[in-house]
Amino acid sequence: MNKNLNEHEIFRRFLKLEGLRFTPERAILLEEAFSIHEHFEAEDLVFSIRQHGHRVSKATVYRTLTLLVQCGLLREVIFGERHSHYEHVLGHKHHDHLICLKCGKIIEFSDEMIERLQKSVCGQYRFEPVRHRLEIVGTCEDCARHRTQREPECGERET
Amino acid sequence: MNKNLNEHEIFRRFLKLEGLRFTPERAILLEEAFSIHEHFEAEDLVFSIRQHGHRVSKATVYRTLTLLVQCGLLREVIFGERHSHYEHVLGHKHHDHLICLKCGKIIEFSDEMIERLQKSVCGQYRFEPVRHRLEIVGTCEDCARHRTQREPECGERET
DNA sequence: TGCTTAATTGAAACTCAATCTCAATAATAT
DNA sequence: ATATTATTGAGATTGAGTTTCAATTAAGCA
Repeated sequence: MNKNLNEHEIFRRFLKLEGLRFTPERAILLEEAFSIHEHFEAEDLVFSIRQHGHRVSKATVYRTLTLLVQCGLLREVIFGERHSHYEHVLGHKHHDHLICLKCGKIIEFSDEMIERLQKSVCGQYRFEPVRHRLEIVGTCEDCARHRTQREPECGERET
Repeated sequence: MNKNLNEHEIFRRFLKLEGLRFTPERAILLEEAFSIHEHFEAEDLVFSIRQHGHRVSKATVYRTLTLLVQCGLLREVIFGERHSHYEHVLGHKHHDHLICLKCGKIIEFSDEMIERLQKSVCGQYRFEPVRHRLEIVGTCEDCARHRTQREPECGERET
């Protein structure tokens, strides 16, 4: 819970550096964004803010998410859908995602060797990497198993 | 130019298999999609169809792009923007992308070892991969060089 | 060749995330 | 306390992509 101090600090420092202001709305958003511990979307945030009895406009939510990404507290991860998904950066080492097409499950993994090879590719092209994203889409173990055991029902969904 | 025969064949075969029809509109779209040799967006396609004196509705363009992806002729590559980009699959081995933030340049690369490590990660999680996408975003050689030579102009952004 | 049937098309309406506008408000430096 | 300037929210707007539905047409078959 007191890790919050860090995010708070980082955000305030960033804002000051950019000549921006620390407003109550930004405080609420910071708090909410870091009380969700999975991937989340802008609309999730709007919803959970409401649930906690606060109210921040959609415009401000989007504007603030941009700032939180800029200052490195959040990372934008796009899973093929047409809207953004976010995840925490602070205290989480970089990782990539396996995304199941059937059930939507997201498995995080990190592989030191892949990271190193990416750096080496960048070196070859004298490319200065800022961020990267590796997504592998397919079928997770559970869904693959179910498929061989019974015919998938029409219109079936799992979670 | 006669590689066209292949795409044509593959598409027709796919359509028949699915009980779908080969219409003039789909023929036009197939032709146009394969006469663009870089990454393209749906709107690029609409535009180049017009330029060639044809006319296909937006709805049909989107519907057909979906089919071309389904039958494996096109791959959807999303570069952080909120709309899709496509590229040819036939005759191009799988590759990934370095994307320059400054100038938008896209460098294609392929790395056998990274591919192999990805398979191994999938193996660890008993995950059946269908497709994957690796994007590295950063600064290309040219843009990095320019940056050290002159002051960034007003309105230019850094990170 | 013509008939039948179900897929296809296009125009326009719609969706939905995200952005923009602008007048009213309020956080900071002095 | 005041002046300055960033910020907010409501609502309008954008723009990619999808849906609807009546009219059209491809393709298998007689």
